[in-house]
Amino acid sequence: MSARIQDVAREAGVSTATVSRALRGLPNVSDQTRTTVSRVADQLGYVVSRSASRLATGRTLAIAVIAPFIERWFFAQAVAAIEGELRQSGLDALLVGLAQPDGHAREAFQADALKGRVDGIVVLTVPLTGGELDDLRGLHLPTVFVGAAVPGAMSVRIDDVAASRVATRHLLELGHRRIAYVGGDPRQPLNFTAPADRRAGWMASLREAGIEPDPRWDVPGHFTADAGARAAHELLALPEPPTAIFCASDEMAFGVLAAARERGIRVPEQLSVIGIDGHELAELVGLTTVIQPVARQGALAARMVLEALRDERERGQEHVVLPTHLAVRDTTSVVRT
Amino acid sequence: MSARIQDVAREAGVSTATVSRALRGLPNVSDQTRTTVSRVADQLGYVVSRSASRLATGRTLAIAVIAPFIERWFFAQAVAAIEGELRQSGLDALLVGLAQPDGHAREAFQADALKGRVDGIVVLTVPLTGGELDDLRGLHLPTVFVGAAVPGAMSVRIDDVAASRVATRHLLELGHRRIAYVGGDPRQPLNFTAPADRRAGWMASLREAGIEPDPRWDVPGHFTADAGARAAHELLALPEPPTAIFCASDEMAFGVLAAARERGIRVPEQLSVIGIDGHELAELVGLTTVIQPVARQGALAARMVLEALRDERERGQEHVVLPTHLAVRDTTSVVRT
DNA sequence: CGCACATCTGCAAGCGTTTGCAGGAAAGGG
DNA sequence: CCCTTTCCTGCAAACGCTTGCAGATGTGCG
Repeated sequence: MSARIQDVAREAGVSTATVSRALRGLPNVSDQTRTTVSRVADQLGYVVSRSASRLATGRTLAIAVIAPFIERWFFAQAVAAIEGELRQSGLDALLVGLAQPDGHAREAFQADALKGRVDGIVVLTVPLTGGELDDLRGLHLPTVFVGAAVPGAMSVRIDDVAASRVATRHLLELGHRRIAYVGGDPRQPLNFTAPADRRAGWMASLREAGIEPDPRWDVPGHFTADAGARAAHELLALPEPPTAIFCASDEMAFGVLAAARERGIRVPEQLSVIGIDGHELAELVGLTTVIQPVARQGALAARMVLEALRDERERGQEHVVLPTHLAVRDTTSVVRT
Repeated sequence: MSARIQDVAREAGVSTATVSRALRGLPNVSDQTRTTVSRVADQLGYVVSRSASRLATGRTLAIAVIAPFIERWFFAQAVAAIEGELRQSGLDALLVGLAQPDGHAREAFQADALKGRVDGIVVLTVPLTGGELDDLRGLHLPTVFVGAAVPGAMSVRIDDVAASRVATRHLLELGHRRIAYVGGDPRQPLNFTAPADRRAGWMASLREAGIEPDPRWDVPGHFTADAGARAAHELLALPEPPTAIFCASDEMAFGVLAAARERGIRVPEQLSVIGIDGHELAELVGLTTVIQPVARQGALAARMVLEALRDERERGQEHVVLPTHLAVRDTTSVVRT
């Protein structure tokens, strides 16, 4: 049906070996031969069979992108950036989502399933169990983690503790003392440290300011707007509600804003709200937030894998930390007295 | 390094052919042999080489998912659903994004690049040119389009005209007469008809109500919140601004809401806003919208490809139209007089 | 003019599966 | 007890490309 390398070889009057070399730009092919071959290949609409060339070389030219969810903002941004980067280098992005149909739990991650199917791996903020992590290492593929520093592998992330401190201190400087934290689910296995780190930053900043955080100010938000709203309702129903809520993601902050509106609580007059992420909509709704470069993290991760693939020798142990910055907008203000 | 079928065969004392058959659950393998083989395979950590099996069978067990963007809400939802569906059937999702680095234009779509690399294709709302479409057909792979009915291929979508009419009529019933439309970029090639259809529904409904739509009420919004906000500013600066704005996507509606707030225009008292999509945040901010089942469209598209792969014979011409429904919330109200 | 050397090309052996065909064993029928 | 069938299993030829090795051709130098 489709042209094979044989056809091109015959038509061009050379051997398949020469066609292969010519088309891939290998040295030791005369210019003339090369042009003839390319012309013929074009003419015949020849495209090398990825399967065959994979089998022959052992390289798959594909990278697995593992994410707990794909539909959520952070992951969609990152995946898009990774895909773009890989495409530019002619590699395929093999998407591996871990979400269960029920949307809550995640599937066990089967490292085996990737065996021989990809040349490298990008892991997006997946809380992997120790066993899964070991299996992953057992693959001996260049792997970079986004959103957490995993020993023995490359990583690119932000400094979650620092980002969290920036947010918390911003609120403190505005005079807030009752500052709540809406974060992830504390029951999740914690190889991925973002939620924990962000909580830690919040706690540390409060304590430095001489405030002992009330346990009731620490509410899970599951990183969704919905859960963020529920968390806010819980907080705002407290006898002595917080004057400020710090959310570990913008999506949760949106939920908090909605809950506040629903309860007739004005932001920022009666309640300050701050997030982390830099969601597009954050700017639109005037949400104060700590912006992190999500697409850049993704793109960089992809590039690091590609790099490692190139220099097989120095399979880097690189750990990159990208900067964040505070964007003060309209949802935070001086505490009312 | 990794175990091959040979190793399993030797260890189990059978031929590679038997191993292959046993592991794939083919008939004509004794139960005993099958269990032995599986045990040995497990023991050795054997995983079939996808590359080899692709080459031998000609099936890639992969489906291409083509999308103009991946990071935008609609596409992220759809991609996630598709990926989940494919994974369940053991197929890979090969992500093909068409966004340029600049984020604006899109790359030309190279159907050739998919030749021999996938068994089927899902195309998400990509405005393909005629040539691209022909190339795609030339691949002779089961293809399903999401978001548009393309002759000669399967499709799953909503009735955009109807959805748009529902939205527009909702506004008309509330007494609005000056109803603006914020939609896509009219310069885009229009094989994908959603923006055009939605505009058409708006126009038709207005005309039925005896209103001739002012051309200035028809503003491009590029399906982003940002552009939506710009569009709103433009509309609200008109000498006789609209009393209602109908946005072809929720994200654009978010932009409109932000613009209104910025200008001190209260919603819904002074301006009604309605969208299309059913974005999670729409519910939170109380945006009235026409909800479409995005994940279901994606999942269904995936299933249709899988189905077509199974029954090679009746490569369906199925065109599925999924229902939408109006969710009246807090951004639309009776027009002020 | 002969030889070493560089440059280009072809041969053929893989890469790890799948699968049509055929052979052997076991089971069932007459 | 022999002959069909049926059930399992193995042989070996694909699948389409890559690549080490060797041969052929051409160039430069002594």
